[in-house]
Amino acid sequence: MPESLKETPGNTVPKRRRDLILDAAEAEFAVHGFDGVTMRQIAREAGVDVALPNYYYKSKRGLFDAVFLRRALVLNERRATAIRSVIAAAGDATPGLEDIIAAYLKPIRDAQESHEPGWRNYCSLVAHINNSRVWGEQMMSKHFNDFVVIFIDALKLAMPEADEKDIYWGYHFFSGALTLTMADTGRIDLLSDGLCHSGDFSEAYDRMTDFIADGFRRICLTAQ
Amino acid sequence: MPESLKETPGNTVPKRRRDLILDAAEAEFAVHGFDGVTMRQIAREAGVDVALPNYYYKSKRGLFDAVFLRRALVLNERRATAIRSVIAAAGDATPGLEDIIAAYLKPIRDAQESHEPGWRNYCSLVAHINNSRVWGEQMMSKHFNDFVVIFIDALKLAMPEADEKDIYWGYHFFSGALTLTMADTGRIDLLSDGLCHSGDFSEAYDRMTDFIADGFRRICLTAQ
DNA sequence: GTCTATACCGTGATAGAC
DNA sequence: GTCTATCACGGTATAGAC
Repeated sequence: MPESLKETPGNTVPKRRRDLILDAAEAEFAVHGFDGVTMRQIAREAGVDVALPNYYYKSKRGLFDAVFLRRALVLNERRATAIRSVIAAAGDATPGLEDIIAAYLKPIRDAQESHEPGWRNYCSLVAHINNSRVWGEQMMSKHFNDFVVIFIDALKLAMPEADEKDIYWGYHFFSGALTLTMADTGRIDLLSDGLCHSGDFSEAYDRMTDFIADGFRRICLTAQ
Repeated sequence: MPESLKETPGNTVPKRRRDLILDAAEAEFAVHGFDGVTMRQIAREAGVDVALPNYYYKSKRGLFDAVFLRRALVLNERRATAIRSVIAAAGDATPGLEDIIAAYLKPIRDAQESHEPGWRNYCSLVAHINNSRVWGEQMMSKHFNDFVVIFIDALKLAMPEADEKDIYWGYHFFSGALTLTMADTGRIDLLSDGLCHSGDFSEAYDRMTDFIADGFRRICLTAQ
């Protein structure tokens, strides 16, 4: 835990302004996207002067990148570790498809379940970016592809007979399903009239793992 | 009759400015979202004066709603018809899961395959909206839910033993996978190094139907 | 009914005082 | 490191000319 977050007995150490700005920007970008937010809003939300965001992050775009990168690095590392450990545990055997998918999902699930608003906001932000023509390429491909390659390779291990093309398409569907879950829009709540809750992550992720695994099996392991 | 509506000798009717604005707005909103677009850009793109979009559509928001509604009504009607005809064809038998999913997808697939830029842009726009906390509720729930209820009921017919909750979660994953396909971001092209193309809709939708059907079966028809 | 000129305000960013 | 003042630009929307 960084020094700035530690509680000292009696009184709390105030967060550095730099981080306050980053947190405020994350929350605003998550809801409204890059263009829907102004530097003035961010400054107001962070309780700092209008000029400070520019001072610390050079530009609005610089701030956006900083928000995105902060947690992308953490997420990629956690997911890569989780997947490698599943493969290591399988040894010479074929790793289980559900295990690999669950490993991919676990760090995101933990992040959302932590109820730390920063992580929830971040997940929404990624959902925005992943569905955007302009940002998808610049941000997702640039910062997530290295990790995704690890995941694709793991899928190939789990389904050695599969055609590569089918694996990529399966990943595409998986990515879409996950992205909407990360967006946490509350739409399933309205649609199901309260029966399901988009904030109920254990319900979502348990089902997603099974749903996606059998989806993959269908298109990768069945003769068409 | 205004001059702009008269047939010219060469048989082409020039589009009315009103529609030019709507088309230009659709294209811009699809790429950049509501906040990423300015009325000036739209006017420039449409080749009209900056003030005309406001004259015809009251406000930026009015224009956005008009763009969204124009094709939502068409899409909902086509999809409802397609699903009802699958159910009618099944008669007293249980309708096939793949058939219902394919009926849901067919009108969207046709729209994207038509290569009419208006429809492709519209699909991207819906992808934006569906993954947004602010717009999802206002637009998706308001204008698509009536149709989605028809689809959910069809799923219940196809899987009479299923738990309702599982059906809603399955729909959520389906919706996410479809949304990313509609977004048409080109990410799968980069990821697969050219092996797959996000614009190759027959590849996408054929696989999606099977993938989603077996996903539903897994979470709805298997004892957990 | 159609369109243009323009009003008026908020934007991102910076220079320079403290 | 922080804040004030200010810039040039572009934002939406409207009043009034055609």
